[in-house]
Amino acid sequence: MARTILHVDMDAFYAAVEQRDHPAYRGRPVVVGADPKGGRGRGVVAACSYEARAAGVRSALPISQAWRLCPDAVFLRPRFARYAQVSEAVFSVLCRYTDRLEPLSIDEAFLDVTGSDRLFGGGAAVGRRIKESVREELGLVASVGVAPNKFVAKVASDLEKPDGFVVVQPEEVAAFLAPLPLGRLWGVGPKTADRLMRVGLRTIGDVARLRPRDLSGLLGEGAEHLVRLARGEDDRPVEPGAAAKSLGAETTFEEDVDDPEVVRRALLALADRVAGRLRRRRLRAGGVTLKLRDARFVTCTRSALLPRPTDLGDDLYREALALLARVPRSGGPVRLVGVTATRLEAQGEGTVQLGLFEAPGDGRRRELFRAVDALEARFGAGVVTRAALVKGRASRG
DNA sequence: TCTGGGGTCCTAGGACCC
DNA sequence: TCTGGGGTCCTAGGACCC
Repeated sequence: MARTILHVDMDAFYAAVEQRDHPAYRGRPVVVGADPKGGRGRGVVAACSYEARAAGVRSALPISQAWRLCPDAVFLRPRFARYAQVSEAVFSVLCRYTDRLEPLSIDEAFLDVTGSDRLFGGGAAVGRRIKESVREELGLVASVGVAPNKFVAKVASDLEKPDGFVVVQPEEVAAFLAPLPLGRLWGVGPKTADRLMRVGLRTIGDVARLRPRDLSGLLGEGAEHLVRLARGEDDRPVEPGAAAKSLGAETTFEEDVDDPEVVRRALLALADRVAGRLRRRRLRAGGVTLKLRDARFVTCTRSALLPRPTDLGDDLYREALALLARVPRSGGPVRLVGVTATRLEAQGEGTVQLGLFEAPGDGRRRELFRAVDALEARFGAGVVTRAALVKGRASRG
């Protein structure tokens, strides 16, 4: 039976939330991202309003370039906690129409509304209602695509942004996709698009005409999947998000760092942040990955398994330090460090004989961290800091 | 000219086991 | 001295997405 899938995608989400929360920003170019620091800031644009896009600003553009392109813009640091709140409000609108809802990111979701004809008047009617509710109740604009499957719905929602509303009937799918550029295919980024262009392919229709084996030399196992997408065939179900597989934090220094002590301190802070998020989500990590990027922008990762799963910053930090010793240091100063917890397991899972695997002192350390978590929940992140992270601390910390 | 931070998935090569 | 074919797990890097 034919399905009806909606893809709902908020327009310029972070910037739109800022404009809604601050009437003075409405109608003005708004750029959410790194601090531009008068054009010398490090980092990129996370999101920008359509007024800023008119000046050539795009997400992922270096913030210094955004500054040059649009010096009159309102430059804002992201308020992720706020966006998460508004996101919840958006999702509570979406789940009025179906429980077959799959969040794709903070501001995007798939809905399977197959069989909604009697209750809501069909997929297009649901899409229109969602756009209305989001605008009237939340003061925000969503683009919606309606199609027989996920891929086509996603392409459709993107096609007429902002305030887009595109419905693709099953019999229209092939003609809808054929003229679109290769980059619209899910999973085809700049590199893959280049390779496909080099063998003379330009549009999704060009790929749809091929046999998978014509592409397997170029793309390996992915060829079959890609050709099917190009033909508008996508039977992946809409399902609630899978459990997280990794959870990490990373930071780019304002200036590249030579001092190993500064790198170690950053690692400790990152390990604590990751561990706090693990505890909040009742997860433990079975492995750790350390990431280092040098001044030349060359990135190196090293990973290891932990002796036993943990949600404690000390444990993540200790392993990260051991990994740091394995990083070849030829690239000079450090630009970025990151710590990622991997092999996540839900607490209680695989820990039946917990006591046997706990190290002496783990219980008391966990109590301490729980107390810190509670203080942070009440007074805000950073209210409690390790002595080792306090600037100008005594040298023996 | 400069390139964030959060993720997922795939690939290739090596270790290891049968 | 020469030497198989799977299969699985692990690591590091890279492409891609938002």
